[in-house]
Amino acid sequence: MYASVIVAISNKNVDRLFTYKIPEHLEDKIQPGSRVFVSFGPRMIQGFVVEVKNDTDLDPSKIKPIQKVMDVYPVLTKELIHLSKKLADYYVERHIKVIEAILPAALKMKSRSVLKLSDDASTIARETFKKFDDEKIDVKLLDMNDLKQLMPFINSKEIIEEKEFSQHTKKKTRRGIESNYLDIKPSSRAVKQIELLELVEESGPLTYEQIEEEGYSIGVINALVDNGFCKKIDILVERDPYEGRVFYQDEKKILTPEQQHAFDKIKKSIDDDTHETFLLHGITGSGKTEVYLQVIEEVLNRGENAIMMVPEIALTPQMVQRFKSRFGDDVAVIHSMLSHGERYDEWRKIREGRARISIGARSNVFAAFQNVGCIIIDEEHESTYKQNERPYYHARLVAKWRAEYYNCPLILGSATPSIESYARSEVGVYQRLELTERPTEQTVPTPEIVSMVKEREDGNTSIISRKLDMKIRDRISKDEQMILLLNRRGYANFLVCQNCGHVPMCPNCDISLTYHKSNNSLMCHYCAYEEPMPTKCGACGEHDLSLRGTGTQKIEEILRDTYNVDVVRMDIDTTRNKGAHEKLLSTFEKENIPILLGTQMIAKGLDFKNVTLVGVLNADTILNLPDFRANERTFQLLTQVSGRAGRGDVEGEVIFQTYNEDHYAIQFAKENDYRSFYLREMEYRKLARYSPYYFHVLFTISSEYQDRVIKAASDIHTVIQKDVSNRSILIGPSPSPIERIQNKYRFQIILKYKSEPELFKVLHELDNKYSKEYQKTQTSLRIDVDPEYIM
DNA sequence: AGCACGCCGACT
DNA sequence: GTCGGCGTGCTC
Repeated sequence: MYASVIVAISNKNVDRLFTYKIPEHLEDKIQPGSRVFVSFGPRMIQGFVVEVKNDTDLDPSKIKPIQKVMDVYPVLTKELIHLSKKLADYYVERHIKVIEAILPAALKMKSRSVLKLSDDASTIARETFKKFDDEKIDVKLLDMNDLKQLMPFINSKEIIEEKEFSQHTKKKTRRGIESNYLDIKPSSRAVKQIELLELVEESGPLTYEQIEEEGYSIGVINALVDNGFCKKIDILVERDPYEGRVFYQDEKKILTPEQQHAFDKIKKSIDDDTHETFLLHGITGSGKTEVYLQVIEEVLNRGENAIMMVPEIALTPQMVQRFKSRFGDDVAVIHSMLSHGERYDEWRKIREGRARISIGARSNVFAAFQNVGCIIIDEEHESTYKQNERPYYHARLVAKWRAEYYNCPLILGSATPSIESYARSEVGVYQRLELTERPTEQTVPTPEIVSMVKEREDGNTSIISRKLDMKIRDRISKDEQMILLLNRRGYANFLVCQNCGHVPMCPNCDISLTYHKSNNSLMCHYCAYEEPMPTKCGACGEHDLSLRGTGTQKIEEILRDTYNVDVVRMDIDTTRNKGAHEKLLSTFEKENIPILLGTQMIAKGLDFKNVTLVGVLNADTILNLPDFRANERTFQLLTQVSGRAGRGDVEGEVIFQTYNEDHYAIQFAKENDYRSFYLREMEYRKLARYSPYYFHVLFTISSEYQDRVIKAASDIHTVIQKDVSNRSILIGPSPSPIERIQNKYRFQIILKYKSEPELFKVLHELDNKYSKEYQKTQTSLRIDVDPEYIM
């Protein structure tokens, strides 16, 4: 028997199958999906079996045997192997890179070099070696002097270097005890010991923590062990990221007629075992989650598993809580803030069938279930579903492929669907289900637009309009809460010299520096560059520096000073630490802080009953970005954030401050009219020949040397031009909107096409060529298929 | 990715 | 003549 193996080396040259002999003693252990250990050239590496076959046409003398199998169960299912190949082809990626994205990082192998004595080492070699260690020396602990001493023996092969491999993450254990199941009992006077012994015999091994929780001291444990009734053992424990939190029982709710209709349609697809994609278009607060929950219950009843996708799990603790309280321990939670170990534990729960639902962000789309019964993507329009580093996959497409494979429904839910998904529901590729009303009595607030142009004309230069100011004061006096959104972090956007107009720029990127008050420094938001706040202009030397543009830090200060109230600020700078989101949100809710101020991360999913006012301080920040989805993102953001108001008994109010009051994205957001926005946006997309009328590929060429970038970009343009039909459109090469980031010049080419059957072959050839080119000229090519951002 | 192989310039 | 630069090719 032979195995086709993908080796764990991310390089274009080895991105293919290698054939290994399966030794007889491993035949029943090696299956497609097994993680194995093989000799490759001069070293030992990890690999993944993708196929097991009876024969090969390779020269038998070239074939080496598989050394080891790493796991009892294969880590990949047949479906995931197939999926990984398909993804590698589509996104122009190396097969191993996709496999590594599918598996938890803990399964990657970490190796270290150690030195050992060879059997025929001389006495002097042995003596030198023993100065460091008796058995083996870790190379990374040696300094140059140590190496100098050992080098002669390494050269004479008396001391040999070996690679040692260890799994990235150890299974986590806790100290605990297990009963020895003796026939005799502790003395009748030792009441506590008898009780605890009974407990341990009844429930199996217990950890010290568990025992202490039950009210027995360490003394009792030690007594049982000392008297021989129990023995100390290490107990495997799962790392529970939600440890110590209480979940309230969540009751199943009665569906509204609209929800019931949506549920019935989806149930039919489940019952018929057919794949269908549903677009669940429901206004904010229309109860999409309840539909998801009941669909999942249906799937579980059939003995199948459910994958629940959310945009950013740290932002949706309320959703996780609802799932945990409805389904309890059947839920595995996967997201980027987990440690490698925690993530590995959740992955094992899924792979070994101990979890039946997995809820998580983007990478959760790879949940290793054997029988997927439905995949749900909440807020399907969110751009976080597209990974913006390699591999550049979009979770929605991956979900579609997996749902097709399992003949199960894919449910895309959103109040503001992506233009692409809505367009597919218009032509019947997706089945659209509408939820137009809220199950509670709450009405959807109608936003008001305040023109900041007019505000300036009337002499108000503040970032807060007179109307918003009035409403803020009103809420504070009534002890109600509000959410204010400003999509710009930092203190001031940039610094300008009033004398000569000089603006301090990042030395590594073509972008102005942002002032951060907390550390009184200028920072670049594109690289880690930071410099102290200057006291005079770097160009003319005058002391006439002025801060322009307002970020969340400054607003926070203004709000505190003007209204004399507490403010909770939420942006990347305040939420960098684990658990910070939840902490800030619960402070806001429990301490009834009047104002929650934040960037776009506060627009999604929050549900606070006492919030009666939502203010968008500048609705134009995204609108002005040079990206064809800027209108769509503005509309989505405004609609989403409006939905945060009026979730309780009191009706909510929403204010949009803008310099573009006539823009259709803002107008339709105000009117809460998704469909009109969609139709208007489609006209623009058609005219400008953008998605969904065309597919896109974004090529970004970057290098430290400007001339090399220009040369490479023009070469790439020529190659693509030659290979695509004349129905496709090539834009560029042109400098990227931010031409230089981290000292690298960037040029881009955008390909728009409708149908190019040969395209992917060309893309792989280009990728191939430029991965070699990179070694020669430090010029790299990034190919982003279906880009989410064209900037 | 790493490593051997091999082909040209600067030395003992 | 030989040491060593790094371009090229190969790994089942």
